[in-house]
Amino acid sequence: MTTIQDVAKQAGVGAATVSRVLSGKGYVKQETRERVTRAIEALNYTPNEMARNLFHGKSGIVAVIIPELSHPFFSELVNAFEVSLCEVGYQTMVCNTFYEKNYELRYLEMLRRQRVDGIIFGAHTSLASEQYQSLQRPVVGLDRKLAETVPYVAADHEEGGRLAAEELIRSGCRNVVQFGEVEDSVITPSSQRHFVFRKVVEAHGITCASYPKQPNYSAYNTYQESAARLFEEHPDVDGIFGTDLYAAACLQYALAHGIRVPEDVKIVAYDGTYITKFLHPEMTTICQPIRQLANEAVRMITEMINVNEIKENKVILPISIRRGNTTT
Amino acid sequence: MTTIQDVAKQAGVGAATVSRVLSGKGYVKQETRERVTRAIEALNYTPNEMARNLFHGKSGIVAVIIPELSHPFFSELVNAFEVSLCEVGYQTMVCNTFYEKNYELRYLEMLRRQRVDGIIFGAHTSLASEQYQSLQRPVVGLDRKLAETVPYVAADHEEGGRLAAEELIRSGCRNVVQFGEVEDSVITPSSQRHFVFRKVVEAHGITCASYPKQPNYSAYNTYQESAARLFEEHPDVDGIFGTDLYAAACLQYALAHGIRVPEDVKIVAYDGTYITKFLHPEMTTICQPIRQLANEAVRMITEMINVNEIKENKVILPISIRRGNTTT
DNA sequence: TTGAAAGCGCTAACAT
DNA sequence: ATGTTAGCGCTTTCAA
Repeated sequence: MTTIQDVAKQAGVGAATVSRVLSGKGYVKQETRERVTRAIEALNYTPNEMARNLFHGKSGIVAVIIPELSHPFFSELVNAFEVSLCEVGYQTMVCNTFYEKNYELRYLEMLRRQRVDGIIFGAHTSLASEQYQSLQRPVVGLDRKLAETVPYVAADHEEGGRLAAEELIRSGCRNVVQFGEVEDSVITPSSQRHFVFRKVVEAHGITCASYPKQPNYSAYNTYQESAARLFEEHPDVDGIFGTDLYAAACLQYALAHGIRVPEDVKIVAYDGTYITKFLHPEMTTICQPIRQLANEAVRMITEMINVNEIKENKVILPISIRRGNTTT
Repeated sequence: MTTIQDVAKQAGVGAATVSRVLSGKGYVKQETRERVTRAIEALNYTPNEMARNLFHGKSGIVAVIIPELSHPFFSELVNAFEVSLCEVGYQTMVCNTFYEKNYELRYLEMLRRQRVDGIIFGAHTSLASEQYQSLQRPVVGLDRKLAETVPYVAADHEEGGRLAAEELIRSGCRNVVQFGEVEDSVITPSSQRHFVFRKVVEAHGITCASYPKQPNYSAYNTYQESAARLFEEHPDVDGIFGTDLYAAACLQYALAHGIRVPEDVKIVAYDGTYITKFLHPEMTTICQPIRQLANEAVRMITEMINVNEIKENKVILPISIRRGNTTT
C-alpha cells in the first residue's frame, strides 16, 4: 500500500503538505498543490482510514444491536438506521444477539475498545443496568430503558395499546386475545401496550386473554403454532391483537379453517412492517414510526458522541393506526 | 482513556510486558503476570482496537453491500452474513446502495481506504467491470458477476427457472406471465432463470409474457400496481412466476377479485423468504439457499483476505422447490 | 524474563 | 508556504 510518505517523496514535498492538500486546510501554493495532486494520481494513493481513526480517536462507526436482523421489524429499523447514520457521516455495524446475553456483553465491549463510537441498543436485553451505567460512553436505547443514565427513544406504546383496544371495541368484539404478557417490564417500554390494551378493553366489559410471545423469531413455526393453539383453546375469540407476524399467522389460520375475517374474528396487528400490506384482507395495523425512531436515536447518539452529554434522556414518538379490512 | 502505558506504569513494568500478558505470547514471570493483571483490573483497562488495527494493517470488518436492507431477501441474506462472518471473527458493516451508482463507488472506496478488509457485493451494480478489476483486493460477488477476476457465488438460477416452469407445466397452465426481463444479463446470474423459464414453458407450447421488475423496492405500491396491471392486461393468465413479493401481491389481488388460487391461476414464487410461509394458500416457492450462499461467500472472502488469491472463481449452489397450495 | 525503541500511517503544532 | 517532528496506542524485534 502506498502511504502519504510515498506521495510526499514523489512530489518532492513533506508529508504535511500532502496532508494539507488532502484536507484542503492550510496554505498550499497553487503550483505545489498541483504537483501533489499529480503524485497522488500517479501513485493511485488513498489515505489509510485506520491511521486517521487512531489519530482522531474515533472510528466513525456506530453499532446497531438487535436480536435478529431477519425479523422484518428489525430489518426495517436497521435499514432506517443505516440511512440516518449515513447522512451524518457514520457507518453502520450490525450485530445480532440472537437473544443471548453473552453476545450483548461482547458488543458492549466493542465500545470500550473504541471499535465503535457509539451503540444503539435495540436488543432484548438481560444485563444488569449497572453494566450500562458503568460505561460512561455513548449508548442509546431503542425501545429499551437500559439504565437511568442511558437515554432512550421509543414509540408511544401506551397510545398504541389504546388505539388497538379502541379499534376492537369499535368493531364490537367481546372476547379478545393478545399476544404478549401483561407484565410491567421496567426495561421494555413496548410491553406497556399490553397493559393498556387489557385495561381499556376490560373497562368495556370485554374478556381479555393473553398468550406469551415466543422470544425467538427464527423458528418460523412458532407463529403458526401459537395461532393454532389460540384458536383451539379459544374457539369463541372474536378479536386478536399481536405483532405483524402473529397477526399474519392468525389470519392465515382463520382463512385455512373457514373462520371469516373480519366477520367472525377481527385482527389488529402491531408494528406495521411491509407484510401487513401484502395480505388479504388487508391488515389493520398499529404502525411504529420506524424512520423517526431511527432519526431521533441517531440525533441523540451523535450528540452524545460530540458533546458527551445529552439534555433529554427520553423521547417518545407518536404512533398511528392504519385501517385495513381485518376490522370493521 | 487509559492506555497500555498507564497499565505499565501502574504495574512497574514496560509496555511490552503488558502486551505479552494481554496476548499470552512470550515469556512472562508468573509474579509479573499477576502484577500486570491486577493493574489492568485496577485501571479497568481495555486495549484500543484502532491502534491494533493500524499495527496489523487490518480492520477486522467486512462490508456487505446490498441494494436495500429492508427487502426481505436482503435482510435474510445479511442476517446470514452476520452469522457467518461472526463465526470467523469478522464484524459486519451493512451498506445500502439504494440502486445508486455513486453509492457503489463510495463503498468500493472504503476498501481502498482499508476501512474494511473485504467486500461482499450483493448490490445491483452498474459500474464498469474495470473498476472492480483494477482494485486487486478481496471482493466477492453475491449473485453478481462483477468482472472476470472477481469470484462470485450464486444459486443455480437456471435450475430455479426450470423448476418453476415445470411446476406450472405440471399444474396445467397454458398462459403464463413472469416478472422479470428475459435479457441475458452478463452481470446478474439470477436473470438466467427468466431465460430458462421461458424456454422450458414455450417448449411445451405455453404462452409466456414478461413483465418488467421494478428496480426499486421501497415504493411498496409498485408490487400491487404491477399485479393489477398484469391481471388487467392478461385476463386469461393462469400461471404466474415472480419473486416473493410479486407473487404475494398477485395472490392478494386474486383473492380480492374473486380469482381462485390455484383453481383459476397458479403462482410460483422465487426466493423463499419468510413471507411465503405466512400466506393463505401457502405459496409454492423456489427457495434460494441463503445460508449456504453466505457461508460460501464468507469462505471465499476470508481466503482472499488471508492468502490474497483464490482457486475457484465461481460457486453455484443448488436450489430447491417448496410446494405449497398455489399450484396443484 | 524484561525494557527500550522503532514503526504502523496519519495529523497538527511548531518552526522556518 | 512548507518541512520537521511529535505523537495517537499498540506490537514486535532486538538487546540486555
